[in-house]
Amino acid sequence: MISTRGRYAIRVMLDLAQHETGGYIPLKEVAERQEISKKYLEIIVRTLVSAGMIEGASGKGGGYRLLRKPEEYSVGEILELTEGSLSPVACLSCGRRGCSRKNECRTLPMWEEFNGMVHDFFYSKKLTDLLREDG
Amino acid sequence: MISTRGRYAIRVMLDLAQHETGGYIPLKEVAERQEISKKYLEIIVRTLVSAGMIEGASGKGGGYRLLRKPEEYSVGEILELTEGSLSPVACLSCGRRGCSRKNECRTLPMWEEFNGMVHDFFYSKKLTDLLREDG
DNA sequence: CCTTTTACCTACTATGTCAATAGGTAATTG
DNA sequence: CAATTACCTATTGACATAGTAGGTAAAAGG
Repeated sequence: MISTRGRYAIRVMLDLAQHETGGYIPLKEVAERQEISKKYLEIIVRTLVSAGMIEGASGKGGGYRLLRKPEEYSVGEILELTEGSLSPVACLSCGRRGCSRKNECRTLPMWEEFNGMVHDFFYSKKLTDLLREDG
Repeated sequence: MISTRGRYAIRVMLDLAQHETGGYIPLKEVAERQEISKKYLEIIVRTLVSAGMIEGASGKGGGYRLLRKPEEYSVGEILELTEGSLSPVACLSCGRRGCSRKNECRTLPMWEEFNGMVHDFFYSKKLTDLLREDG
């Protein structure tokens, strides 16, 4: 299950891509267009900034701006950053040493296969793919 | 993220399939083999029984038993039953009327595509596929 | 210089879910 | 009637989610 954090992060990135002008875009505008609480978005956007995905500027004329071209952002990295992990089960999460039943586990191969599929799906989806999406 | 509830449910079903004898298998044995709290498994197994996936019998010689052949159970139905839903995002969960931004939502098509992929993956995985799984 | 606008920061909270545990009752067999 | 099993209700501690509240710091325009 992907929470609002990850979904809102994608929508912010998309909004920044759609309204790219070269300058900075205030979060207030993004929040209004996306109909999401600005206060809550602040938390999400902070994560994006400290990971070097976007850039922020204070003061009048300030706001946020993408640091790469939209086609160079994958949905996967945005989700992994804001959600913590894309792994479907605890035993695959990064940093785990694996459970004691690892070698006899009849379900682990399935989770690994699923994990790979999810990873491939989201990492091959770029921001530009969402802009194009029919409609 | 798939929780222990769904994962344990699959392991119970697998255990019942592996130790099929025609008779009933006590939950105590399953819990010991799988190293899972029997008390917790009771809750999970109850769901399986009331959905008609397995059958329980009280008293001496009682326990649980599969009602179909192992190849006739898909991982998807077990997960959907115990986890509530396989949908990755709230807006796709069964029963929702969809959010107000549905028609303009740039991300919805991606979630739908992902949802379909997940659904196909788990519904085409059968219990027997896990029994065979290498090792 | 001062006001406005913006990002950035810390702390708090209500609600809900997860993963169990506790302590039973009912049914069935030997 | 005793042992074994499923079946049932209630409770709990820990944690995550989805925010809100109330600031400080930085930059630009007048």
